[in-house]
Amino acid sequence: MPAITLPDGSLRQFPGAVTGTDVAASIGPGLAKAALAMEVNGRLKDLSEPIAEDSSVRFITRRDPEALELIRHDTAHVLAEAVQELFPGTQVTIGPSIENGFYYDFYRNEPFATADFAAIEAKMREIVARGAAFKRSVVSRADAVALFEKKGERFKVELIRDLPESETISLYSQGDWIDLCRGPHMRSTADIGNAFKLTKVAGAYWRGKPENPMLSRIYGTAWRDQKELDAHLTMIEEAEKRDHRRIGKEMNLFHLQEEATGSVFWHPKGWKLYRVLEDYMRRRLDAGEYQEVKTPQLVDRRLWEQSGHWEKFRHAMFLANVEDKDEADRVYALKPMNCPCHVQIFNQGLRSYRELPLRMAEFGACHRFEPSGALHGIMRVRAFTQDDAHIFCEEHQIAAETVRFVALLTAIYSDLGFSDFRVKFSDRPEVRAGDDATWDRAEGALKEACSIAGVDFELNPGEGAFYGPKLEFVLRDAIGRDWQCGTLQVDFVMPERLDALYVAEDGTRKRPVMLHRAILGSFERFLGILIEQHAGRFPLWLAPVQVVVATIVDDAIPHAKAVAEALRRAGLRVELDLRNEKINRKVVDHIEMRIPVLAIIGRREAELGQVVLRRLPGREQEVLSLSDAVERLANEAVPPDMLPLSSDAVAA
RNA sequence: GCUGUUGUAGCUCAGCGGUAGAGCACUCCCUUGGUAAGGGAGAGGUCCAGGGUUCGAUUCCCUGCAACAGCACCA
Repeated sequence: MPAITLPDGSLRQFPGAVTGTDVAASIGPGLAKAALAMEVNGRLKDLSEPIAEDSSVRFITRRDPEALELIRHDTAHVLAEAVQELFPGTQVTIGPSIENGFYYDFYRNEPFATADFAAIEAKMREIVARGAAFKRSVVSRADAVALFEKKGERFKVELIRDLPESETISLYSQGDWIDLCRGPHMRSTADIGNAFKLTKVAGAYWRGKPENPMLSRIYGTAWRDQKELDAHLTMIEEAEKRDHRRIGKEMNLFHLQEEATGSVFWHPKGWKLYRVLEDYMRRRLDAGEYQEVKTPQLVDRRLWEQSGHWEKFRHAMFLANVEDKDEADRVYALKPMNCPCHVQIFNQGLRSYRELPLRMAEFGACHRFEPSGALHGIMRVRAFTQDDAHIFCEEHQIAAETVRFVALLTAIYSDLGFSDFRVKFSDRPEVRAGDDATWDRAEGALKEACSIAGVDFELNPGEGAFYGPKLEFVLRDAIGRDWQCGTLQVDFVMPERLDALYVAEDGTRKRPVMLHRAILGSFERFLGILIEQHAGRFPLWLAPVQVVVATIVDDAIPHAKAVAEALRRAGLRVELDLRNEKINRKVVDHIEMRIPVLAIIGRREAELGQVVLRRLPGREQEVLSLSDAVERLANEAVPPDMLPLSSDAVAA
């Protein structure tokens, strides 16, 4: 006698176990037609699943967010069926729904090519049109293994064997095709619709392990209807226009070339942008009571052995030596990070607890031999500059320093246009330094600090640094990829290894705790994200060229030069466009170059000593006297941390 | 690093077993034009590198390098 509670609070009684289909039908033909699946006591289920006990039930229709996930998962099944029909001998593995779509991993001697997509998609549409019902069945482990062994699906067999004993093993069939799957699914393949598209093919290791065979992964995107699919495809196209690699070229910011794989050649405008950001960061750190230092690029391997980096990361370090006979055995490493060097500075002289917390900052140029496949534009490179700092403090200061750090990071991200970011808490990895008790303390301290700072994080198990747990501050690029930018790491290990000590209040020698922290992460990565975030159209204070002064006729050249000079004297970054081109053309060119302000000088302005200001890419403009124009732009170009009434400035 | 794709003018790309083409950019000339591309002429390429097949290779094959997509990695 199950009683079914519906989302509106209404109650329905049934004489015996009922399926979702029955319940929907009892409510009305509209719902019976629209319901794709249901949520029973908070868990998504097939409509055909019987409900025997009192439950609260919510039906999932195409309008619900859950529908997208169902559509995508079902589409993955259809993809697998299509592939096996078209390419006999292909083995199936797994095919989950993901953000915006789905993928399916296949094992086949020959990988798929995008050229195969048309045929596969056609077959998929055929399967959708057939509209075979998804049928669930529960089988014993032995039967499941036997079934997939018979079909030669060795990956499925492995999956089944590795399922925990408690797990019910369910199979889903659509027509003749059958797959191991937890479900749920919609009613039939017809519910998928036609708004899907295969997007790319790539390799992926079976179960993510490089020692396993490489599978061929087909990615696709799937939506409720064609309109959503089109919107998504348009969005992707738009996002590609914001790609920092493309904008870097278009705005002439930087380039990369073979002879310096993974290192950036900064062009004048890109370097200007870099320096504006660096200057801003330096002011922020000064205000935050950090002490800036500079440490060596080349450091003897002994120091890296002592810190533990040699053992764990030597394969990713650039090594250097010299031909000199006496020095031939000596190996230097280009520093892959700054912490051991900062400890060397800390270790000079005798430190007192009175000096703590001691915040040591460096814009540290680091080199890491990143795997070739990891390189990505300027976001993942082999030569980069961290906005690094190490806070040497006592254990009881961790929480206060974390609060302080999070406040600084939040203010900076907000100034740079990122009001939204995610935080991940990465705890102890399998391979690590330090004993479990130390890790317990470090993780506990960081978690407590988070709760005091009001930081909501998602847990990222096993992803901490080898010396301590870390917070990762994650930003998303134009294409939807996540990048770790800021980080805060609690480290009890490095001070021990590098023998850092201070004299405590009671006169004894103690080990400081080290907090490793970065806000941008690296200038290179952050600038890449920044470019994408603003699509190259930076706020005035950041723009590498803030104003272009453009003439309409040659008679206006002297006044244009005077205007440019006046703006420059007011600290603005100005370029002159005196070309023999029509003003229409100049407007277009500077819109393309993403110049924020165009100052237009014609004969009239030259005669009256005025300036026409036009904010690109807009069409509105205003006529101002030269002094008004200078004053206005100079005020607008003040960096946010230097605004007289900024609340941050007061707080700092 | 692994799987796949790609590499032709400064940029975006077309092309092809018989030593190269477009648009934009560049240079020069005409034009001085008032707010989203004025007109004309010219110059510019060891077709990523090295090997192989071939009478002949930018084109086909192999190797390397780099980039791109994904996976793995990320102190």
